[in-house]
Amino acid sequence: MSHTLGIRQAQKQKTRQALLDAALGLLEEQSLSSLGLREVTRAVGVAPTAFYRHFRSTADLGVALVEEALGSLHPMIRTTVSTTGDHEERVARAIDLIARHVDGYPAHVRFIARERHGGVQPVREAIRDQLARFAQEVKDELAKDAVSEGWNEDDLLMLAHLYVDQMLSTASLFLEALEGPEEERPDRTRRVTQLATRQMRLIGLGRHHWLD
Amino acid sequence: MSHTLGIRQAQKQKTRQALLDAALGLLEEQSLSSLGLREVTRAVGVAPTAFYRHFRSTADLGVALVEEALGSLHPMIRTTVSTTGDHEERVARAIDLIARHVDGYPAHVRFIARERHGGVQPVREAIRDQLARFAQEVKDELAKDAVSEGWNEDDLLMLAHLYVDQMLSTASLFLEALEGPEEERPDRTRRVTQLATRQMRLIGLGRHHWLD
DNA sequence: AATTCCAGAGAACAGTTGTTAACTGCATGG
DNA sequence: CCATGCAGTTAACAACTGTTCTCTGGAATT
Repeated sequence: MSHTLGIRQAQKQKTRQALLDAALGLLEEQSLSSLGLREVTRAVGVAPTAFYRHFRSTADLGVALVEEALGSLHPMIRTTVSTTGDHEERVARAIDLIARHVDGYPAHVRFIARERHGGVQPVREAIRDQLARFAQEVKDELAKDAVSEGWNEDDLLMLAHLYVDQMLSTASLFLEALEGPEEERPDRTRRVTQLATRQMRLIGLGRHHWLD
Repeated sequence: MSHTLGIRQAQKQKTRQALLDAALGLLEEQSLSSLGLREVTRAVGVAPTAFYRHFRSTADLGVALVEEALGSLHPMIRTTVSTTGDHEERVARAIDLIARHVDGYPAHVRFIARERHGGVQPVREAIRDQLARFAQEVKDELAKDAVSEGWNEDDLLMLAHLYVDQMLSTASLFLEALEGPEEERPDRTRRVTQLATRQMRLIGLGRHHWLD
């Protein structure tokens, strides 16, 4: 289906990606609303004006970063939530997945946590939309579960949002665990895993007794 | 105990407060890391250099804002969590308190939500410390409850953190409900109240069955 | 082979930024 | 009452910002 890109288009996408990567790097130590267009182009090694060939503004670039950070995560979410096994096992798997993702893409996770309530409206909205999609998908998977028998739609979505928030909160904690002295890093990571596991377990308990 | 301030000190504190207020206003549409010192002084109507008489940098000002936003909240938290009545009543009261606080100090709440994961390290740390104090206090109050019989310290703190996160998440939702057309505002607020109530109820259920 | 297209370069713009130094005037303490 | 302290002013600095216009070289189209 997808036509092979010409030399031209390929080169364009390459610089575009370079801009995105450079921006993500710069955003580790500042917020999007303070990210300058020249700063980004300087990091890539292109002229400032080249920026406009790809993005209208840094806000526009931010929206693209949201897509890059969360867009490809949907299938992963679906399969993780829907996997079989007892509750305790599923919790452990989900948390392990989060830990691996944070470890593999720390800058993406930091960006989302930072800009979710950040100073750039279009980016906030893009993140909100993506998280709402996650919640919908989690809801759909939860609905298939036997435990959800007799639940109404509102309550399922309520629980899904709780899970999504909890996942994000956990991801943010794993991120913090990556900072600081490397020696105690495994220790901090283990502590976060333990905390998150118990919190998920408690929410799961609430879920089981919801219809009492 | 507190000596009455001279004309001089009083005037100083007045401009200091003016700087804080102006900054808080400007921060509704941007992040701290993009807040310029000149921007703030211009809004107040003083010379840029006057800024240095009060703060070393905008990051320093940010830390002061954290204290202003969260410092006075501790007694409120304690009394709210510890009030008597059945669980459902207490949940309703807590959420009502959050709603009122967001309504009364929206800029403070926005600032905390924004800078909790923002681009300025000292500010992040200041917020983290304050939230850790909240969690400790919530834990202390939870411990007094009869339901907490047999709980160990770690689990109590784990639950306290869950409550604190949930409160912040709810506050952020109330904040979003304030935006947009004024007509549907009560409707959006009601929806948030309902969602938060059910989530708190579910967590409460998990709490009751923790020791099963 | 000739023409069009367009990603990126280059230069220039007016406006902004943080920080410095030396100052002024008034409240304060001796 | 006089000398000191210090909040806030003024002026100037080099460096930086986003945006515009013009230009260029090579890929794409005809």
